[in-house]
Amino acid sequence: MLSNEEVTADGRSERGNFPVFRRPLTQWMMRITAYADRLIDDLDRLDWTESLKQMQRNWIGRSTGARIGFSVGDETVEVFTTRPDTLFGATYMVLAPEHPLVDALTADAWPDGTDPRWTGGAATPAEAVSAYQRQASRRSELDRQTEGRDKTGVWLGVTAVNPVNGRELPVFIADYVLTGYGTGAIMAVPGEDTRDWEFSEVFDLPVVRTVQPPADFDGGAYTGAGPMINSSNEEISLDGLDKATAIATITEWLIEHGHGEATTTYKLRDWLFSRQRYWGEPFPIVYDENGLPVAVPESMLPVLLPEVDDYSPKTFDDDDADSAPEPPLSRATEWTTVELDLGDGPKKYRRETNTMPNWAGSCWYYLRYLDPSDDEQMVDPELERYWLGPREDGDVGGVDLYVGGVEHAVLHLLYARFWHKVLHDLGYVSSEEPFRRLVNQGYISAFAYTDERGFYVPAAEVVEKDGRFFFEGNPVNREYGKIGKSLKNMVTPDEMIGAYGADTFRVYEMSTGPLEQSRPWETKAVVGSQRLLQRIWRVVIDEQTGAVRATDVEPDEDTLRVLHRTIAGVRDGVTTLRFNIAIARITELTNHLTSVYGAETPVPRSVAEPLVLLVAPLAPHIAEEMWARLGHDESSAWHPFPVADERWLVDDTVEVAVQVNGKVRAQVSVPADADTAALEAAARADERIAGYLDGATVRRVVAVPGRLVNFVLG
RNA sequence: GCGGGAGUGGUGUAACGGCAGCCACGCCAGACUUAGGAUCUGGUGCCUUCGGGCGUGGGGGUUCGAGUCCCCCCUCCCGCACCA
Repeated sequence: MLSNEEVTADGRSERGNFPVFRRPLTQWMMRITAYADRLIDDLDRLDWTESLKQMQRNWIGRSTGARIGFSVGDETVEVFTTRPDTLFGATYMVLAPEHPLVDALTADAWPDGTDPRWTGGAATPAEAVSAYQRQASRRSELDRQTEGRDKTGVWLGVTAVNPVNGRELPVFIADYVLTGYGTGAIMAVPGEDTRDWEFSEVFDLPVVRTVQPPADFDGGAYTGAGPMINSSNEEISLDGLDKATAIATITEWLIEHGHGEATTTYKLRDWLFSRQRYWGEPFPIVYDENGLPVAVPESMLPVLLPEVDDYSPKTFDDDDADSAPEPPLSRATEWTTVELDLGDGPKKYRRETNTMPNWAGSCWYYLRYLDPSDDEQMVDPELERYWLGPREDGDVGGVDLYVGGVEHAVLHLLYARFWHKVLHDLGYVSSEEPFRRLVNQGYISAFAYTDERGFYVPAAEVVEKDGRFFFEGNPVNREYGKIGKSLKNMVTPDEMIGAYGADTFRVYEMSTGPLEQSRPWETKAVVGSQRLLQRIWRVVIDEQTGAVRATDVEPDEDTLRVLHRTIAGVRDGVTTLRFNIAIARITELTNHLTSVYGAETPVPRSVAEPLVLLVAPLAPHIAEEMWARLGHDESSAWHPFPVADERWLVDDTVEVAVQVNGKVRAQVSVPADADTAALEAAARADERIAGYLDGATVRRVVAVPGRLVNFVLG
């Protein structure tokens, strides 16, 4: 049993990639749809990436439009449309094959002269309908994709009446109308809808344009903007109006005449919350002798899982679409049958045997982290306010920074927002959102290689020669993709930690690029990070003796400048989550120290200690070891992180570029605080620049202190 | 099709609108070594007549100045996809 969000585009399970079948069952659902508007609207108040917000918006799929009733015989069929303005262009109507009114509407016989394309070759409408329904139900999501989008359908043998102009509209069923969205029925407007146009081509249905296409338009359906045409009856005319005005006008008319109403629909479905697994929170629900559910009272909570011999869920063949799912708990009969006094005396009850999905825990664990040992309440409200509460009016609150993969976009990240809002509404939390700021880390991917037959070969055994790649002497093609067994490009953290250590592994992963970016793993490049850590070690510790090399000598000014620039750079890199920048700055400092203080010269302690502290968040193990050897009893984590001294961030003199017409022609050295006049004077004094300016008209001089001088010649 | 993101050396990447390529991998050379897949030093965008010229996917624009801002196009990646 899975929720919609857990089913992939190919109709398989997100975890395990098993085939998924649809079956009607009675299950517990969460009314997430009641929160659809707030889940969309509050996205604007979150510090999340635009793409992730957009994924949630699309998944919730809010559309505003109108519900319109069409009479078909004695029945009224409601359709949903986002384009009520095109109502005059409706020329037929389509119901989903599973629409509940289909049987009631279907005519007894085809009228004389029925187009053979409309009957599906059946003798009667009822036969055509049942044959088509059977065919549609067999078509899985995957089939629909692979079979393309050729429009199919059959006529019910009846017509509906367009309320706005009395036009008779033939009523079809077709699988391009989905039963789960809107009302499961549409008014078809081939003139302004691409899918309706395609259907009208197959079934030879009339087209009435109601939006004037541009003069040079020669396509089918016109979905762009333009003035309304062909849209009037005795009471109302939309002709000449723009889309927004036309929608407002016709909607008002429909309401006035009782033909419809303005409405909003969502793609989001309610959330199926029952699973047939042992390992999950049991529902605090029992069923009485009439089979009606009763909530277990708070005094009897929590309901704990029973000890069982067999935890495994019942397994089925991959192609077994008919078996009923069977929860493992249903076999624990001594647990499922209980006698409880729920207020009206002891009675026998049967426990709910489904369990909750993993999301039940991930939806609130971050709240529990605030108050993990509290056995009275989920979280102390004061602690929640302190850590997650809103900081000013309109602030949604939530966790300061949440780092996670984008694969949770419409799963965990949507579910947790929903739960959090429910908890907020119930008064348990002051924050309106669980995660104030969200950063998606990129995937680490890797190169993979295929031989000439197209089979993947073990990436670790491929060798490069002159820019080409070989496996066992044979040339192979290089591809790029997710790390995994199927591409034979697996690299496990354990292997890397075994070969290089956990610190090197961390530093390498952080140094290859920005956190948010996906980037390739390259095992041969890991040595770079290992060399860096080894160089840092040798700066602080004598490799031969293990003694500390740092002494109380004074660093030279140059070293102080590099140190403080490094501190500023690392702070910047760490706070902006660009760890690659922090590591580059640390590398610069290390390279500087290696070249200035060779193997023999003692390194100033006042430089070595900040270096170790800067390294500590990135490579904690080696940093702690160095910190201890430097004579500290406590972890470096308790020591304040270094702060850059402004004094050493500015140079006395700076090199500025001198440009002539935007091209760099010279470098001049000037005092760091030289003003524009001094800059220009220094630039003019340069021999080369003087040569360029000689005899030329200087039209303009742009001097930016500390940066450059640009002479614009006329 | 719709939505989101990205194109910079051989590679991963870096650059408040101000000297394109920090740092690293790789490669080249040298030093030290019995040895090197160790360490250290130097070099490494392309072209060059050695003056310099050209370079951030392509084309235009704004600006004294554009990888960065604006417009058009191309390519790639990700998400959704018959959602009325």
